Amino acid sequence: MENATDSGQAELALRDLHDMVGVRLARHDYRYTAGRQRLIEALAGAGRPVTLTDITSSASGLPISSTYRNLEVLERSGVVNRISIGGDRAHFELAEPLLSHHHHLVCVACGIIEDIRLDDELEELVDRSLSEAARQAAFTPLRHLLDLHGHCYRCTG
Amino acid sequence: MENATDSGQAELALRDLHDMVGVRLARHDYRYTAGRQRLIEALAGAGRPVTLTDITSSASGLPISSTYRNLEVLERSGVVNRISIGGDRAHFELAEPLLSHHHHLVCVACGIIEDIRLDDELEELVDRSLSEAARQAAFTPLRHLLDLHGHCYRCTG
DNA sequence: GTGTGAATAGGATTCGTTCTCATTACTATA
DNA sequence: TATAGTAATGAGAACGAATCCTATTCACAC
Repeated sequence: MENATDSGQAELALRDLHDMVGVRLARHDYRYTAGRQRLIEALAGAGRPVTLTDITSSASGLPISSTYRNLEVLERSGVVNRISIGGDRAHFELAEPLLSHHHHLVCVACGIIEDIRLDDELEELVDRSLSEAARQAAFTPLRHLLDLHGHCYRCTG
Repeated sequence: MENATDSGQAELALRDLHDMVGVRLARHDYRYTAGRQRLIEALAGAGRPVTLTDITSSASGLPISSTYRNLEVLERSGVVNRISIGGDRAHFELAEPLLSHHHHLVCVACGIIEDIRLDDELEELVDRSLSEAARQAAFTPLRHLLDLHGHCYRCTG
């Protein structure tokens, strides 16, 4: 049963999300402080990858330096992914186990990023092909990245 | 018949390359100056996507500001692609018609980027799937991006 | 409560990138 | 050829995202 009603977000109840993040942080000897919880809620609430400015300038009121630091902590704990595509600023989103595997539509005009899902067959095919290419280059695969660059409906024309 | 003997580079004789670049620049009312020719040769000689520092600190002796500006001119003329993955610095490479369609292995440790080729069948499959997803999101596709993140043989272990 | 180390937050710093502007090199028209 | 007129150059200043520094605050253990 699909659940694409809510822009791919809110796949987990907020409480479950906090529980999972807490466990992952604890596993790395990090505390799940109030600021980190607010950061997670900002990320979960966005429903798409966001920039640091998106987070700090929103109602969250989170300070810049702490947010950078906490994003790094969350990234090291496998809770957050940093996305370097889409222009000059980095985007951040919840990582794979908390958000189902997906890819991105990147608007080359305004830099906005949206999530898309592809079918599993294609995912496997891509993985196999890339792994083979990696093997030939003595490269140890970590994850693939499959994005579409173009213009969002706002920037078309 | 494959031509992977030379790190995917040198698919064109240098003269042909210069001719093609010259035509593309002229099409946009840009001149193909000596500095731009040296920049193209640096890009072609690298055989993989390079950073601005790679270019300016090499034997080329090209000045920073001119190189940034000329990379922009070349990008606008469809001669150069800017790659935003691979950490904090942007990478640059010759664009599609001058370099055959390919993808990248990105080392998450040292940031180096190498080129790989995938078979055409997969490329088509990926394009079709992404186009369908784009259609649903009212997104106008430009090009897809399919990269593998991992560790290069130098950074493994 | 008291102590210890993690976490915070504001400001300063770093560094890749862009901008400014005076100078130089082309190109086109007399 | 001269002569504008315009593009291109290059050195340094400016900008801004990201990181570093440091004094303060917080959370948990004894």
